[in-house]
Amino acid sequence: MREKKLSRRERLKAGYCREILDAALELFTANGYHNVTMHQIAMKSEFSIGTLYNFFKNKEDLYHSLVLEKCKEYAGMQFRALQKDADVLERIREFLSNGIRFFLDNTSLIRIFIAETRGESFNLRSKLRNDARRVMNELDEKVASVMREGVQKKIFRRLDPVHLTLALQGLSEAFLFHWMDYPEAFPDGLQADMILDIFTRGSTAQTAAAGPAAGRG
Amino acid sequence: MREKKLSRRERLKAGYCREILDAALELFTANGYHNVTMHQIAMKSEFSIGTLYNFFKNKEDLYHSLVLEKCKEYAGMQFRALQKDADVLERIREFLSNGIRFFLDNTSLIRIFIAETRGESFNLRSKLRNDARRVMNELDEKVASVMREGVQKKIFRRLDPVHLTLALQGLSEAFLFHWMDYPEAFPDGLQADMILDIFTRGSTAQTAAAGPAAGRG
DNA sequence: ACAATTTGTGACGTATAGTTCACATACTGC
DNA sequence: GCAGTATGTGAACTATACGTCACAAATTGT
Repeated sequence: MREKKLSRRERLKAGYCREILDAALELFTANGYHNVTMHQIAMKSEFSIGTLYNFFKNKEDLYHSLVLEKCKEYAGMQFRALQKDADVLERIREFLSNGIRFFLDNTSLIRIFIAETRGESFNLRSKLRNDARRVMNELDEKVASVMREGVQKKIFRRLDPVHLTLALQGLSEAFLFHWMDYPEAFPDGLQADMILDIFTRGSTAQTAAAGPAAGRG
Repeated sequence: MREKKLSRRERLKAGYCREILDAALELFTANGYHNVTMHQIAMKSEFSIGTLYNFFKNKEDLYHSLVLEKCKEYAGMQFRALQKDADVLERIREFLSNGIRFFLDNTSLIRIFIAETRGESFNLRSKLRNDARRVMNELDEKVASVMREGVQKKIFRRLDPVHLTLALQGLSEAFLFHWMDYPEAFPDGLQADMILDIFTRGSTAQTAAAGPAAGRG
């Protein structure tokens, strides 16, 4: 039975909310938080200013809802990928290609993610750290648990799972950003395998070990 | 002969400029561009608003000067490190520890760098992309040239030098940010060797090759 | 069909912050 | 010491943008 006893009115309202969020997302990704006005969002979503404030407490709340929603969408997808019953490396590969696809679909959304997790949105951080960031941290922990499994199964070297997680994320971010700035540098598109290859095998030729430099203090 | 024929007045002026920039840097790194007012900068630097505008065209120009200066400082240092007459891996190791030290000294400056190169400072990007970013791009090319040398000398595998550069940067950024958020996760401090180790050797155990996953499409 | 209630509207209030400019002050050469 | 220039000052101007609220429109129940 339909537990979601949403009246027509409520469904309409939800739809309005969607439209506002979608309009806002486009504007925010294109211009950044501080360079988007509530008037612009009102214009684009074809509602009046007042209506925006019927749906969201204020601008920050709107932005916050937006980021949280996208974070949950991303984290949910990645969580399921890492949960699967497959080889460790296979799960990581899917994690990578999922991430690439997600940011390819939500193109410049990644700028907002970065702005939120690393950037200078200082005013907002306080709230976002406690919501969106919590979601992302949970995901990080899940990744780390897969890494730990990889270490236990001797697939990975005896490295801190958190470090492995950082490495994977750092690599993908760097490639994603470079791809965003110079798409022509990747004629075949951004491939998960390319990143996974560097992540797993590293940079050095397998015969020549990296002993000398790594052994220094 | 003193080519720098700076009058006492001019030296004074330069000193004033320094004080303003230093005050602004502290504020910007602590609060981000949009959350710092010219009034605050005036207060902290102990000058009047009007004086700021005698030195800088406007707020953006001030910020721009600041970032450009720091970029040049960073890039100059790293350029010299990469220029040295040493082993490829040794130069990269110095590049890494330089970077760590620089961001350790200029602690939260890295947030601004990231905000500039990746983040949401959309208004500013136009100008900064053409100055600060040019400096950073030159540095990237220098790093890539060292990577190319490494490939030629068979120290690295036959990988695109640009990809190697991206990998190195991605790794260091990820570790730096994690260190900033969770310094306790690195009881011995952030070591260049730790990053270099992952960069060179990758994640997988050397015996078990990463064949299966990397070979997939 | 009409009243009651809920929802949508956008002009306006208010606050903030970047920038200017007329004036004060300090310095320079005579 | 004094005219002339350069520099420093901060109150005031202006622009912008968030958020409100009295009113309008639409919807619901009777």
